[in-house]
Formats: sequence, C-alpha cells, structure tokens
Amino acid sequence: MFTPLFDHIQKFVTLEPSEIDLLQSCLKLAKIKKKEHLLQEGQVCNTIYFITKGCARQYIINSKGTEQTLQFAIENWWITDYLSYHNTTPSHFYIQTVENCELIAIEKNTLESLLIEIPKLERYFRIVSQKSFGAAQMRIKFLFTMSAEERYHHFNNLNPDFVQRVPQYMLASYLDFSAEFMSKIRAGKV
Amino acid sequence: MFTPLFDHIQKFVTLEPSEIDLLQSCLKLAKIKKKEHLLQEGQVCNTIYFITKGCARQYIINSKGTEQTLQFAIENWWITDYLSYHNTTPSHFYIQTVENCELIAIEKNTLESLLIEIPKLERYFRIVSQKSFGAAQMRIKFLFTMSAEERYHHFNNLNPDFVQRVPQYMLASYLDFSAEFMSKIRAGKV
DNA sequence: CGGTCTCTTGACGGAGTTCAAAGCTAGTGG
DNA sequence: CCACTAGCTTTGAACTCCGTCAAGAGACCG
Repeated sequence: MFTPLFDHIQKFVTLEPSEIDLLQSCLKLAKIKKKEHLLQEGQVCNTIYFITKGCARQYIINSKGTEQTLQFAIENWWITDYLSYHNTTPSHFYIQTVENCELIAIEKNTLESLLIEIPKLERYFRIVSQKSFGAAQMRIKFLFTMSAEERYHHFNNLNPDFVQRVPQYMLASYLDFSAEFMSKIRAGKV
Repeated sequence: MFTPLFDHIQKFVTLEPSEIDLLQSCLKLAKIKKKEHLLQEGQVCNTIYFITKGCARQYIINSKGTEQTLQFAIENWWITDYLSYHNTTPSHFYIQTVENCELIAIEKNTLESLLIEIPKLERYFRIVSQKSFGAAQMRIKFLFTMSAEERYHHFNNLNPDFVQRVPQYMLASYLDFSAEFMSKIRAGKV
C-alpha cells in the first residue's frame, strides 16, 4: 500500500530494510473524497502529501472570485506549499483533491524526525525538489512563449490521458486562459 | 572570499570546521565580466553557480527573436538549470551575467563528491531548492492574478534597490510585458 | 427525473502588442 | 576629456488576442 512511495524513493536512493521499516511505521495512508481541501488559504501548511492514487491541485481565488489552478499533482507526485511550510507563514493557496484520492500525508514533526533518522531522505527530497523547481521554470517558459492555443495543444500532446481526468475549466485556468476561450479552441473557432 | 556562501549555508545547517576546510578546498571563485554567458541554450548544464557579487539572469529567446528573462539571481542566490543538470539533457535556457560578477562555480562531479563527504549539504540544498520552488509558485501566482501595471508596482515595492541594477527591457520581459509598455507605465500614460 | 455543475456560442470591449521613428545615455577609443 | 556610436528608452497609432458577459445547452449525480 505504500509501495508507490517506496518505488519512487528507490529511483533516487537505496534504503536499507531497516530504514524501510522505520519509514513504513511512520506513514499513514488516507482516503480523501473528491473536492475536499487539504489546505485552505490563510492556514499554515505543516503537511506534505504524496499522491498514490487520484489527482489533487493547488489553486487560488483571484480578485474576480474565479479559481485559478497553479498546479496539478497525480500519482507519484508530492504536493504542498513549501513557503508556508518552511517559514510557518499563512499560505496563499488552497490544495484540494480533484478526484477521490489515496495519499500519504506526512506531518512536519514526523518528517523532520525521519530526515534525521534516515539522512538518505534528505538526498531524495533534494533531488525531487530540484526537479520540481526545474519543471516550474519550464512552466514559466511555456506561459511566456506560447499563445493560448499553443499552450493547449502542447499540454494535450504531453498529457493526452490526463486531460480527460479534470474539468476543462480547471485546465483552462492552469493554462492561463478563460474556460470560454478553451471551448473555442476545442471547436476550432479561433 | 567564500564567506558569503559559508554564511548562507550556516543559516540552514551547522558545519564542522573540518567540513568547512574540505568544502573550501573544493571551491573556486571566478570573476566574470558583464554580459558573458555561463550557459548556452542546447548545452548540457553541469555546473551550479552561487553569486557572491553582481547579478546574473536566466533567459530564453522567443519565436520573435526577443530575449525574455525567466529569472534573476543576485548575491547569495544559486542559479543553474536543474532539469538539464539532473537529466543530462540540452538546456532550454541561457544563463548570462548582467553585471560584472564574482561567483562560485561548482562542477557536477565536485558537487556529487561533496554531497557524499558532507551529507549536511544534502539538507542545505534540499531546503534551498524547496524554498526556490515555493518562490516559483508565488511567481506564477503573481503572473496569473496581477495586471502588467500591478506586477510592475509590486516588484518595485519589493525590490526598490534592485530595479536600478538591470536594464528596463530585461525587467519588462521578466514581468511579462513589452519594453514599450513598461515605458508607458513609468510615464503614467496608462 | 430535477437541479446544479459544466460546456458552448456570439457580440463587444479592452489590456497590452507591434511597428516605426526619434530622443537619450553611457561606454569607448582617439 | 570630448565625440561617436551602439544600446536603451520613449511616444503614438493601429491592431489583436483574449476576456467578459449573457444566455442557452448538456451532463451528471442524488
């Protein structure tokens, strides 16, 4: 039941059986229904989440009252607000499940102990977060250089299966255009 | 001469004197003139840079042939292309000095050895890159929710001293609008 | 089924781009 | 130390991509 996480970790570091046992004893699997919140804006984030099944997203509510999705997380992705987590400051974001999810939630206290007991995890999270940062840079590049239509087609090509899983208005906001415009792109009326 | 880096590291982890000696023996300070490139698009990135003096930026050239700055790095910031670095793939970015710089360049080989010799550095880089990732998320939030004029004023308020240091067209592209439009914002003609 | 989300369509408007030309500034070499 | 030049900034007019609004059509879930 924790195997997706162990598999993911073993891609980057090799844990001893004893370390796996220790880690396992600290983990809890949670089943969360669709549309539930893992984090609310204004709340201090002190948990990190690893999705083993389903899909979650990080979003904000803009000045017009519309939700805008900043990030999706699917199987084998971590999701949290690292700024709020590290600085113990109120979060600017909501984190919400998009589908019924199974996920591993690790509290800050637990994680801090684990990182001390199993220093290899420092390496694991270092590599994972450097890659995430790299991916965020690429995301900004695409937002900068592509038109709305190009972003849509590009995303569709890279994630043909994922597109089915989320409502179109969420994807539209992730790609930074309106749901109406997305509809026109899909209809070829643009 | 390496003190800015040691100071920065000691904010997050405490190194033993022997570790400091080892680290020091592996570092080289480089003086780089303004407008020189540390990384070219298409090249595999196998160096990370810590700025001790000056300013550098990561940028791309868009389809119209215009440079667009994705990130600035000033004193006490790391800059590199982590995706190219980790995957050994050609970079999508240029990295270039904006001012005359003094920086510490660490090759991938050297860094990998250092991380093994001084495991605390794993922790240091984990924390730094998680914070960077958090900052990238905030950047995307601002790009999504603010108008061009709001982004300009917001950036000016947060970095009043920095704005003087870079040409306006670089800052305009970083904030994702044209140099001409920036000029109009500054003149209050918008 | 009934109501609430979600998606579509068209008309209109506006924030920001593009282009071209002129004005300014700073660095460089004589 | 001045003059020249290349790079940077400003300005205005025309244009365009995409947002907003409003209304209707589906689709899904209880």
